Amino acid sequence: MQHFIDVILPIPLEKLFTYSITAAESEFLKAGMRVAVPFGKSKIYTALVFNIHQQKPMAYEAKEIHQILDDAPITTPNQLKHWQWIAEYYMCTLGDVLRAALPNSFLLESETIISKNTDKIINDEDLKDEEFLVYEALHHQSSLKIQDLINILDKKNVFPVINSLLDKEAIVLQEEVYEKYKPKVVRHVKLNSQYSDQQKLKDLLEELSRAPKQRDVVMTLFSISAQTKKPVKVSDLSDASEASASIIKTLIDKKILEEYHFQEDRVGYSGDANEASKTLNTYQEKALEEIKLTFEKHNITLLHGVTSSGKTEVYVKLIEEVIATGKQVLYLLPEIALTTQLVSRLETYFGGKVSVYHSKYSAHERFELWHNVLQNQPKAQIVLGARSSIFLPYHDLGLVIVDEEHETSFKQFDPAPRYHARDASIVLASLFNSKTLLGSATPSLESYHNVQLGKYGLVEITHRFNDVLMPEIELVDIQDKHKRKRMNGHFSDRLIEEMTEALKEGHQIILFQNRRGFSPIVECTTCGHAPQCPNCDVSLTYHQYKNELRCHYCGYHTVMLKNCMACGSVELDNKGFGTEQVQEEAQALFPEHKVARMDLDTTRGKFGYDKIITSFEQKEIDILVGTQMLTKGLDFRNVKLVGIMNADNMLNFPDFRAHERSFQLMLQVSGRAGRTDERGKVLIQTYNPHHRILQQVSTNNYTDMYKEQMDERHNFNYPPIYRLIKITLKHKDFNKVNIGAEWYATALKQVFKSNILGPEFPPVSRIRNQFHKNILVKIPQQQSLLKTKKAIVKVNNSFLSITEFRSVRVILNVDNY
DNA sequence: AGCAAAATCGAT
DNA sequence: TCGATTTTGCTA
Repeated sequence: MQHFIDVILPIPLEKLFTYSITAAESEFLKAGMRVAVPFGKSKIYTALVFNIHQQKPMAYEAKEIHQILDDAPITTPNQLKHWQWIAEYYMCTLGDVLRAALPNSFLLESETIISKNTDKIINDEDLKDEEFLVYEALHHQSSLKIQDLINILDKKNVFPVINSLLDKEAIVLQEEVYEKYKPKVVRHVKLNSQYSDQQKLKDLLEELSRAPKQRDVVMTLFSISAQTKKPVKVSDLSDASEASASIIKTLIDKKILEEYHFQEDRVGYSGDANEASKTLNTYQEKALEEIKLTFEKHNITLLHGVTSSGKTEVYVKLIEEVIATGKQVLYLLPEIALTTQLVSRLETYFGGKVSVYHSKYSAHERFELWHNVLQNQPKAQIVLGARSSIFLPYHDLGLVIVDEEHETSFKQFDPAPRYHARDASIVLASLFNSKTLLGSATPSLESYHNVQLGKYGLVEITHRFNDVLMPEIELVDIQDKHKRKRMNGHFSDRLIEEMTEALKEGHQIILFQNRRGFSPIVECTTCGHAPQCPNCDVSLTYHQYKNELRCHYCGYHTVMLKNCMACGSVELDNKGFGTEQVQEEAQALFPEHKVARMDLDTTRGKFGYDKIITSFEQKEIDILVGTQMLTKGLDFRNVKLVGIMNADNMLNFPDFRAHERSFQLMLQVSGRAGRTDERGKVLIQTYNPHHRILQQVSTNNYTDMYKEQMDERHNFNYPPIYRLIKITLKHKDFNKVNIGAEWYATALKQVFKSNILGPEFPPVSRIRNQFHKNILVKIPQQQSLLKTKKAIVKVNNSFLSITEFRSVRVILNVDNY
């Protein structure tokens, strides 16, 4: 009997691929193991075994696998189920999911190695110039890689040369697979065991008296091991004794010291839990009890606690109970790189049981954590991670916590799978029959709606920790201030007053401006021309610190122009304003105080963000100007005043969620004010102080906001009442996109009638030289999601079978909000 | 995705 | 008209 396996390849292909295996291999292989398989003309890929069977494929002859890469599965059955759900729900391929889920180091790829054919002697005259160059190079180097050839020949397409050399039998090709992962080994030293004898040790020190440096090293080794009672790292020893590596090497060579190696874990916190979790106050205690109660009836509970109400402590208690039963906990955070504070807090409670996982970690670190989770090791019992941590191989997941549940960064937008980590994690928890806790001070409408429908439980905390009062929120009408000439740049007299007072009292201030750069648009006062990005359909943004014009979509940048490109006038005007300008004006208003800025530009790099936070915490900065980054769960003790420079640009954003998001953003920023004893103050500058959302923000009235927004969603059939699937068509040819989108929408309308919106150009219709056009599919609640998706796939297939449209990229985005 | 055959482009 | 570049089709 013949044996076969179906595998998932890490490329966006619809189908699984079947390979033949031997009987022995079929005994050994299990779903979830990796195999190296030949695919296409020459490549070898890493694939994941999906299932093992005996059905011989009809239409083709299955190839044999190249190699088995694992002794045991690296994924779990539940995980594969979860991936299938993601692929189906978010309308992408299993290959897409696999690519997103596996750490890169699992996916080795082959590389073509070129070497000389020793069986045949080639006359140099038979070779063309380029071929000769390659052949010549092989005399010096036994093998070459494709990249080497590109360098030697100085051109991109080197395959014709390879092929003709192959024809002439001058070279042979070989595919080599590399194991990318190497464990990190750390060199340790100890005294050679023969010196455990007191007398021998004494002799040794005697002997070394003529080699003082070596003697120092030995003495330092004693003192370090006495202090730490742990194995001594070579690096620690050389640091402490100020001895060079060669001195240590001499000692090792003389057999005085003995070296040995430990495999070091790159992930995880090595310290112990050094603090018991805090006792809860009565509100927190009540919330905890209620959560447990709702978990009896619901699988998902929403914890709605005002900012600074101490939700984290409640989570900590819940986690404690779950890990006591030996189960794993997943704690999801919006952007983990931005929440160092929380990470260290959890580490003090749980010590080595906490592992952190997010995109800024290296491939090796991810690899190690994967194994720790897979093997159910205690050090990975609590995983703290960004959205991608839903892909880890959990064994026995007992609880999922989604903190800041409303955050949009849980949704992945660009490469498929375009999944929402909150929703996907709920499904994950259900695969383990476990519970999910969603937490937020400003829940998303869809979650709150699920509470209203009775799908989720609800627990509320309405008091801030230590009974600190909610900050006082004041709306400042800048239209009126402008009229009365009470504005100083973008600062109203009220804001300046409050800032002066707060600074006088030694408090810190946060200024929020939801736009980076200096001024978004540079416009010529004479002809009205504004410089545009050459690749995208947007005006360029002026960034003062580099005197540059930048495009926020594609990264294009150029030096600031001296005069208008269209008419040559030197009078260029800056319209609108960003964080840079706020920073500059604030500095001018308060020259005595330190003003800093926090946005994408100042927080590049792994530590840029930490640096700003730390110096703000240590009160080196008095005024911090920033974008939405400021809202992400930071806990600053000394902030008394928060100023929102301009509320209108958020409210007027062209998106059905603009109001909901503005409400969330403003309340979250406000929550940064007055976190300890003193009541904080928030000033919101706006042209439209009577806007309903601003009124609701100022009274912290979530329920009103919810009701009103839900009315709108009802009226216009938007989520959470209807579901949405966004279809984006991309092509560099404007007409092709236009005609294609029209065709696509017409085909969809035949099935879904008026529930198709568009096609419409997005606000920025050209990005990186590609034109975009969107079609929105609205799905009423009673309409089957599965059938809807099937119908869309059908339309999509017929669209792509039209030659004219085949080159148009189609992106399907389920729940694109 | 990545590679090679096929189709189109473009300068002699 | 030939070589180069872009498009298209297929992978087991």
